[in-house]
Amino acid sequence: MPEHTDLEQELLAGLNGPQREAVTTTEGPLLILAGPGSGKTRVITHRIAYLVRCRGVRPWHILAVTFTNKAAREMQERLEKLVGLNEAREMYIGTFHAICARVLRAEADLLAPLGLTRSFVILDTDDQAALIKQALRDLDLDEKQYRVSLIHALISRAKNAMLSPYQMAEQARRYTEEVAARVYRRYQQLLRANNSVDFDDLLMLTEQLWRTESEVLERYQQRWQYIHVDEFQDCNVPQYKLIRLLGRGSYERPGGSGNVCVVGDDDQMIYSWRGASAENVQAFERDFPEARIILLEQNYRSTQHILDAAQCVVRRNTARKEKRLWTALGQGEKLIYHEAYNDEAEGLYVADEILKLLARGEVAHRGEIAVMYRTNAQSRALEEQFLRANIPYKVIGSRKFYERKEVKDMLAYLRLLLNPHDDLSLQRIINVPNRKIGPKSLGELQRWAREEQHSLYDALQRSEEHPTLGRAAKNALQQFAQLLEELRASVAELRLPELLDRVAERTGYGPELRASPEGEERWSNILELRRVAEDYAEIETSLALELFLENVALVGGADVAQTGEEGTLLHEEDQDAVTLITLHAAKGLEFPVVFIVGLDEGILPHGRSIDAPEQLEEERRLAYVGFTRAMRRLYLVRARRRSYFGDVVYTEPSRFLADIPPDLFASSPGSGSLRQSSTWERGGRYESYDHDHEDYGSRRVYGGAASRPRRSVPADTTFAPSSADVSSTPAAPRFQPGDRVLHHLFGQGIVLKSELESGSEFVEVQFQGKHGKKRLSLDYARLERLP
DNA sequence: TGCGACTTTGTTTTT
DNA sequence: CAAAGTCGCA
Repeated sequence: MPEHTDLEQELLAGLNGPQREAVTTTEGPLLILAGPGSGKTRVITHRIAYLVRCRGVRPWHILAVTFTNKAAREMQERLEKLVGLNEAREMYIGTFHAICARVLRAEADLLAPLGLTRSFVILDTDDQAALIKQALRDLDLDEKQYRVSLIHALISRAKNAMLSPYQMAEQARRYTEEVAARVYRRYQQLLRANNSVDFDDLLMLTEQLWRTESEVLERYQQRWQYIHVDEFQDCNVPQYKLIRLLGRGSYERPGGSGNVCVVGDDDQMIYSWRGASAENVQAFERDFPEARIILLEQNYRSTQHILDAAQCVVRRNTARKEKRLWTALGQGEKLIYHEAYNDEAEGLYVADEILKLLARGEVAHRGEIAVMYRTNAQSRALEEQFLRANIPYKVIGSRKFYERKEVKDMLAYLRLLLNPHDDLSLQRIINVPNRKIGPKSLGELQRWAREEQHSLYDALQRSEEHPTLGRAAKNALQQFAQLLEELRASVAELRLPELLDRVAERTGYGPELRASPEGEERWSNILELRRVAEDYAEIETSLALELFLENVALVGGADVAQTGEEGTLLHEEDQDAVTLITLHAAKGLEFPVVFIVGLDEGILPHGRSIDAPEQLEEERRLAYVGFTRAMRRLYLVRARRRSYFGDVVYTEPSRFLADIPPDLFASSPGSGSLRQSSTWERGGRYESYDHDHEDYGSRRVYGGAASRPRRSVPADTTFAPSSADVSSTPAAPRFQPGDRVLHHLFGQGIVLKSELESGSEFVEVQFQGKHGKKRLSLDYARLERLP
C-alpha cells in the first residue's frame, strides 16, 4: 500500500531519529523525556496524526491532556491542520480540569448523593475564599488568627494529597492544621450546599468516581484508548491517578488500553507547590514497567549561548536527570545584562531597548518580544513605561477582567439563573443594585433558611411566611424574588447575549451604571462580557449558560490576555503587541527576543524560597524555563533598588547570575563596578530580604506602625542624588491651585491643592477624562506646567 | 443604613 | 503603595 507509505513519509518528514521513534511507537506505554525546544509538541501532534491517518485509529479514541487552556487550543489548531477539521473535532483535547468537569457533568446522576447536580458551579479563587470565610464564621473562629489564605492553602494541600477532612485531622502536625481540617469539613458542606465544586474537587471527584464505579471507568477506557499527557512533570497526585486509572485501571481491577504516552522534563517542573511531584515519573515507570523511554535532546529553538546559560543555572540542582542539550543553530548572540538604578529605570530600559530593536529592524514585529518576570506585581512598572513609550503590549495572566466587581456581579446573576441554590451568588447580588435589602434582612433570611433547611433562594421565594421580618423588608424581598423568577423564565426564550441584556436591564444594574460618569467604564466591561457571550449565541441557552460559565471559571485565568491599564480583555487576533508574562505562564512558549527582569535576590530566587533548598531548586528551574523561551536574544535585567511595600529596598544580584560564565555575556555582571559593594553601600544602610531583619525588625513582632522600620533612604545621607534620582527638596511649593498641568500617564489636569509634607510636595490634581482626581508626590510624579 | 475617613496588612507562582 | 477592613458620623 504505497499510499500509506506516502502519508507516513509526510508525517515523519523533518523529524530526527528519536522523534520518529516517538511518533511511530503507537502501542503500549511511552515516556518521552523532552528538553526545552526539542519539538515535543510537534512529536505529540504528529504522533496523534500518525495514529489516525496511518494506523486507522478512530479520532474519538484519542485523548490529549494539556496543562493550560492555551496549550490545548494550540494543539487543537495544529491537529486541525494535520488531520483535518472534522477529525480533529472528534478528539478530546483539554486540561485535566476541563476533562474532569466534562466527565462529572456527564455522570451527574452519580453525584446526586453528594448534593451535586449536573449544573454544579466551579468556584473561582475569590469564591473559595468567601466560602472559607463563611466556614470560619460558622465555627466561631477568629479570621484574624486564622488567615483565609493560609487555611485555603492548607485545605488545598490536603486535597492534593487526597485526604478527607477526617484524614487531614489525623495527620495534622500542627494545631493550625487541625483547625484547618475542621474548616475543611465545613467548607465541603458549604460547597455542596451551594451545588458547587472547587478546582481540586474536579480532580478528586473524578478520581473517586472512576475508582469506585468500574462500569463508568470502563466506558471511558473504551472511549479513550490513546492517551497523551503533556507537561507530565507538573502532574499532581490526583492527576497522575486519573491517568493511571484510565490507562491501566485500578489495582483491584486492571483494565485500560495501556497506550499512555507522557511527555515531560524534570528540569521544567515548576508546580511542585501545587502538588506536582517528581515521583510521578517513578510511579509511571513502576505502574507501566514495559514503557519505552525516549530522550529528545536536540534543541531547535535557541542558540548555544542561551542554552549554555540556562543549563549552568539548572545544573546546580541535585536529583535531576542529566541531559545533553545541543543545538545546530550555532553560538548565536551573547546574553545582554543590564543593571538599572531602580525598578522604574528597569522598565524604562526595557521599553527603550524594545524601541531600538524595532527601529533598527532587528525585530520585525512586537509580537516577537516577551518580557518575563517572577511575580505579577512586577508588570506594573513595565506597563507604565510601555504606556509612556507608546508600545502596545498585552499582559498575560493577571485576571483583572474577571475579578472586576461588575463582571462578577453579572456572572453571579447568570449563575443563579442556572443554579438557584447557589447561595453564594445570591448573597452577592441580593442588594446589587441597592434594593433596600441590607445586611440585617439578609442575615435574618439566612438564619431562617438554615433553620427551615431551605436554600437561600427558597427562603427568598417564601419570605412572605417569615415570622418576624417587617412589611418593608418583605416587600423588597418579594419583589426581588419575583424578578429572579421572571429572569429564570427568560432562559427559555432568549439566547445568551440577549439574556445578559435582559439581566442588566431588569435588575436595574445597567441603567444604574450608565447613569453616572464613573459607571461608564464599568458598563463597558459588561459590554465586553457580552462580547464573550456572543460566542455562545448559537447554542441552546441553558447549555450556553453552562458552557459560558465553565469557560469563565476555567479559562478566565492565566491564559487570557488583557491590555492597557484598564485590564480590558484582549482577543487573540488583536494587534501586534509585546507580551508581558510571568515565568510560570511562559512555559511552553517561545519568542525570538526575551527580557527577564528582576534578577535580584528576593525576586528571582523569590524571598520566600530562599531558605528552603527544595524551593530554591524550583526557582532555578523557573529561571531555566525563562531562559529557554528565548530563540536568539536574551536580556537579563535587574534593579539595584526597588519599591517594596512603598519603601525603597536595596537588592543584591540574583545568585543565578553568578552561575553563568562571564564569557556568555556581551557585558558581564561581574565586570565594572556592578558587583561591587559600593553600589548598595551608597544607600547608607544595607537592607535586603534578610530573614533575620524580617523576623526581628518587622512590625509583626512588636506590632503597631511605630516599630515598622522605615527602609527608605534618609534625606540627609551624604551622597548626592544622581541625575536619575528624585528631585531635590523644594523650599516652596512649585504648584498652586488652579495651575494647569500635564502628566505623562494621566494627561491634562488642574491642580486642586498643593501641600508640603516632611519636605516633599504633594499635589492633588483633577485630571480630564477617566483618571479623575489623584494625589501625587512631586518626588516621583513628572508633572509639567502648562501655560 | 450608608458613606467616607482612618487603620491595617500583605506580594509567588495557577487550574 | 494599594486593597481591604473598621469605625464613626450624619
